[in-house]
Amino acid sequence: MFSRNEMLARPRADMPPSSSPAAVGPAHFGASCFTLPPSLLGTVHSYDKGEEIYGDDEPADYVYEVISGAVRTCKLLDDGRRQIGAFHLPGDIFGLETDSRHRMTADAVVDTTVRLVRHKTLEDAALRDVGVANALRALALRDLRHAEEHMLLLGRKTALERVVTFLLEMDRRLAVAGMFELPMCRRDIGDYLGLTLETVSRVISHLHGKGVLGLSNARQIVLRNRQLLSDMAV
Amino acid sequence: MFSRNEMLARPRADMPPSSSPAAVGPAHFGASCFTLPPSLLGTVHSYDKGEEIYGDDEPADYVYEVISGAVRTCKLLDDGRRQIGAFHLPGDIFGLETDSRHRMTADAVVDTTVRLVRHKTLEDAALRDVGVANALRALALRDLRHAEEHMLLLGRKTALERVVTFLLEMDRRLAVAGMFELPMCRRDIGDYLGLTLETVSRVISHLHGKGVLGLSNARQIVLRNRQLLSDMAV
DNA sequence: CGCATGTTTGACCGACGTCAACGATGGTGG
DNA sequence: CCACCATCGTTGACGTCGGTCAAACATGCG
Repeated sequence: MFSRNEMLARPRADMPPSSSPAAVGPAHFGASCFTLPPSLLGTVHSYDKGEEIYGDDEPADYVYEVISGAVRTCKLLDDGRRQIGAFHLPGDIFGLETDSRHRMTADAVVDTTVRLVRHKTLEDAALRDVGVANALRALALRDLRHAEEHMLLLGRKTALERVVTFLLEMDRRLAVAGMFELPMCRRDIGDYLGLTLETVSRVISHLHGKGVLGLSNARQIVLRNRQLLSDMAV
Repeated sequence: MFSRNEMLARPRADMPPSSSPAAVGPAHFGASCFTLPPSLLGTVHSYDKGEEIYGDDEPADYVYEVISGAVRTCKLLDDGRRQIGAFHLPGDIFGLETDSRHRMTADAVVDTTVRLVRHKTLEDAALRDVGVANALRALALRDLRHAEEHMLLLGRKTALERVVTFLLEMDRRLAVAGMFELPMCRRDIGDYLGLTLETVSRVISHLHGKGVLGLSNARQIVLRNRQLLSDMAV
């Protein structure tokens, strides 16, 4: 089971570490790595399903790129309410979100492998190298764009619209051959969409009943009518 | 009665966003640890209450700093539903959110004066100057942090918790002598908090009834028990 | 096999939205 | 100066979408 991202070539950058303004593009970590000396390319580490990668308010020692698996970053309230801000899939960078301390927890949705780079190393590079600084800025802006879209979803969309938006997002991010497998459970989806797991389940059942969704099992999904779904997402 | 905003100097600069060499003032453009060079200090422009500053999907020609007044940045759905992502108050930068096109609309909540800088100028500077690049990165990260907090609010907090969180935010950002005047109406607050204006009104009335809030009028507020309110915000 | 984890589905409920009426405020023009 | 009107805020009655609680079913692993 490989995701679309794993199929992408990931050139491992032995390129001039100097300032190359060209590094601003749709900065993939891969892309931003281009501007880093090989010594910054980081080591690999694995986490078991459910394992915490870092906790809220912990020192932000590392920045992470997902190699395989999936990661959720969340905020928690004392009484257990949880808001997942984003799911990070292969190719995504996370842990960059702060200055010196994390402001969210991150944990593995399934068994997950990441590449990690010392936060300080990146930060030092960013202070010297304009290419690195702009690559990091592009990453922050991309996260910001996602968060802004998600605020609209959380603040103003109905349950149906939220779930459809989510399915389209997952389709875009991890569909292979028109089908994808969700790494996360219904509760995670609910905590991402500001719903309960029951509501998520009901909406998916409803869409399945309508025939707009194919389910070979609860996690394995194929969108049968993307146009219709896009209209439903508002 | 005068609001805090009315007490601020409001240079009326009735010139279009073109040339004004005279526009050099206190330089908190880039209120982070990095500061921008004086050459990047832009010209001044004013907008009437309700006037659009830029629209969704328009080319992002300028970046703005609020000098006086208040600005809301929103996303709209076709049927009129609106989500306000942020309010921008004096000292705040906005319009930076994108690469080449805006992804939100921005309009003046009240009569507002801004300083503006050509987006391209900033972008060029960021490609050359590591300090500028990092200043812009810091701004993006600050907006991201706010958006993440706001996702928690929109996804998981109750109406009471949302309104209290909002009041504490406004208190922090614009209280003078322990009191502040809201520049925005109940509908704006609702669209920021993912509630209806009626619910916002009811919650504020409730808090007022409990004595935890002082209201000399609907917009003029004093928090009588910040500790209690902080506890209520969860 | 047995237990833990996850999903579905139903019955019921409550927080918040909707609709509507009324009141307060302030700007404008006669 | 006041009458008028638009905008904004408050409050009540009622409806509903999604949450809560609960039970049954599925899946997979030690």
